[in-house]
Amino acid sequence: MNKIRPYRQIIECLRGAGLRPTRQRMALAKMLFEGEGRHVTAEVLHNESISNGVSVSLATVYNTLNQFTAAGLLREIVVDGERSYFDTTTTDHHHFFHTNTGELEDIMADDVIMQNLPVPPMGTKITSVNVIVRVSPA
Amino acid sequence: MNKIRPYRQIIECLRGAGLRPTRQRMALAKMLFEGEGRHVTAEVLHNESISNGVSVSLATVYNTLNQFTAAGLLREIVVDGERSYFDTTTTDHHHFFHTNTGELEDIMADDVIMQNLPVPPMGTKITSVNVIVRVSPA
DNA sequence: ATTAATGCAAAATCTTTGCACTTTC
DNA sequence: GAAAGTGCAAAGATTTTGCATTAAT
Repeated sequence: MNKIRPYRQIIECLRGAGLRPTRQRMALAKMLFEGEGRHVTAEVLHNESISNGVSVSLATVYNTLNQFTAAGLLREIVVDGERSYFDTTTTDHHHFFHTNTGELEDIMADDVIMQNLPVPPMGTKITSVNVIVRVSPA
Repeated sequence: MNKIRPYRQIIECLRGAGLRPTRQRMALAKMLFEGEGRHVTAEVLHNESISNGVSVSLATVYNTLNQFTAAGLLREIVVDGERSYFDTTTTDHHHFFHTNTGELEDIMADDVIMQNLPVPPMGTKITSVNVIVRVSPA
């Protein structure tokens, strides 16, 4: 339903974060944002990039993912200590984690989960709330 | 309020998991279960052990934590990709994560959060639900 | 031309493993 | 004494970093 994020917007956002729209960044951005709700690891994105004939080093993929995250284009999701996932959906939502395949899947915001937030400890404020629902084959 | 977990029970549980109650395991168990609701990393537990004059290698601490987790004495909590936390409370509950200090804190079960679970994807069943509420100094 | 980004390999972390030695049963 | 556990160091895995080269403004 949603339109894919237009290039212009990506370039804007990169510029806003002080990042030049280089060939590699634009190529990675294209792969990331042409679809919707992608959940990628650095390795997956690197492989995809190579497959598409775009030569990028793994280090650059890591750097780029971190820069995109800092710029607000991506959100980092921690599910297991093994690897970092980056989610192209940056609005509030939660995840199913398929423990057998290692895949992440969005939980639609409509499947309301959070009813009342807990009171944060004295002297602290809530930064974010993360819900991971682990699922396995029935 | 709760009584600390008696040694007998630990030994039983270890035996049940086919683990011999060795000096190192008992020492680590003592440190872990004498208090309540501890959240330790391997490194913290290792340091604590050394401080208490119990010589244990870091590798053994890792192995022991994993074995205890497999035996159901501990629960592993994933908050950031940097390190693994092990929680001595194995009943269902969720956590505050102090992003500045790296500390984990239990959210009392009474601060009800989950009202209705989302429907798991076709062909899958829910294994566990994990809520991490990140907090930082106000 | 200036300034920043890239790539590679090396470093840094955290965690696991292999193997000789020690402890438990 | 047989079987399992421990310790150390080395290996693994993921992510970051340093520096020379390349590309962007």
